[in-house]
Amino acid sequence: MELDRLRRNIAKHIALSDSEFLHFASLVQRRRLQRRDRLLIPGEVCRFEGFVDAGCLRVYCTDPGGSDHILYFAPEDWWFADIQSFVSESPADLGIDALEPTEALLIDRASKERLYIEVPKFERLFRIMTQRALVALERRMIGAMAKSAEERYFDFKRRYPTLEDRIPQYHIAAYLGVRPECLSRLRRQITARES
Amino acid sequence: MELDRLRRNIAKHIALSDSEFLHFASLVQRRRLQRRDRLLIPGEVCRFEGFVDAGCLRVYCTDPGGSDHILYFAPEDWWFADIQSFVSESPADLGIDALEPTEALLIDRASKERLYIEVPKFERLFRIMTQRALVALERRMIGAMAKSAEERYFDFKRRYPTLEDRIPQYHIAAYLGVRPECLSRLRRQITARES
DNA sequence: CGTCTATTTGAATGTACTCAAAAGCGGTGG
DNA sequence: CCACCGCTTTTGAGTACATTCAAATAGACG
Repeated sequence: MELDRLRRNIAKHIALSDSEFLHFASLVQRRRLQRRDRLLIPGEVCRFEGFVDAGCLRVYCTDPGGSDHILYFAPEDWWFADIQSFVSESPADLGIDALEPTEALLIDRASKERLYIEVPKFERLFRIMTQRALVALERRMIGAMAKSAEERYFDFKRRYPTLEDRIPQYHIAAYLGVRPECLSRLRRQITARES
Repeated sequence: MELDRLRRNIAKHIALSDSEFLHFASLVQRRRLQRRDRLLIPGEVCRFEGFVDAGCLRVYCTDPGGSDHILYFAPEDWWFADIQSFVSESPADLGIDALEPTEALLIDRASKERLYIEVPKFERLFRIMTQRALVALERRMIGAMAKSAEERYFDFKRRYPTLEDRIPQYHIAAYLGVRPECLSRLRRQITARES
């Protein structure tokens, strides 16, 4: 199984020997998804933590009124899970599904716990990765409180440079925290100003 | 030095022997703050990660217009830091200061790294704590996108049950993401509805 | 009591929202 | 090749909610 992208991703955080990486590799499963395929349905238990090898997922929640809100996108090289559900084996609040044909690498909870015991270095890896995710989310949270929809739109483009023309705009709106109509109007204003 | 609260806090996540805890305890410093004392000034490097033994801190950022936005409060039993700054030793975006007379226990970066090496179990502790912080922030982020100011206000009261009458309302507004005038009007509406 | 800070209230403004309809776009089948 | 269909985006009009700015009130502390 080709796992180069995963290996390079891990190498950004910690150094691993071949055998340590292979140990990890033996615990992950590849999962192929078509556009719109659902990897996690809200209410189910999230039995995996995953890494996107190709394609793109959205991690979202649906509010009582039926609107979706996207917590983050997971294009290639991103990790994802409903951590709350994964860790406590409780029903997920979040949903995860594919916005494009996607290949994800999944590890289940028991395997991950075993990994921590057998190769303690992975405890460090996941601590560092979780820390980075927390920092990123803190920035996003501050952006949501302090910035205008337009600034948040530019932040989105900076954060996901390749994504804008790969996915429908209503998903971008669901990430920004505005309605699709509002994003449409914002974009019109921006292009009007530029010309 | 009395460290019971810290010890009980850690015990919620992992089991520690007396000597393991004492090892940790030997690395923390107690810091006493008056109301309005600043623990971290934006632009400085955050040289500590901390735990609140008594009192309350706010962790906030100031936008270009001069308005503050509170990322979270840290009353007794909470951990805090500008992780981004702490980990990378870069200038902090966040500020941290005391809303009440406060006692904080601080550990610096070098001590924490040493701790990870000498007692690897702490790698696990901080992974778990960071994970929990991430889950909490995910919920807050979704709330910011999906909920009304009034619902967020009720969430605040649930999350910090003792805080409402300990701190000025404009700090609560800065946490909710609204102006103080708006929170004032919200509260009036709520009490009007109840009577 | 007076001063400083915090909260409340009012009026006008702005930004995003809802609902509804039209236009654009891509793919399929006649 | 064109007509039609479904889905997405755009546009319009009216509304809701939070904002700004300004002023009045309320509390806390010396």
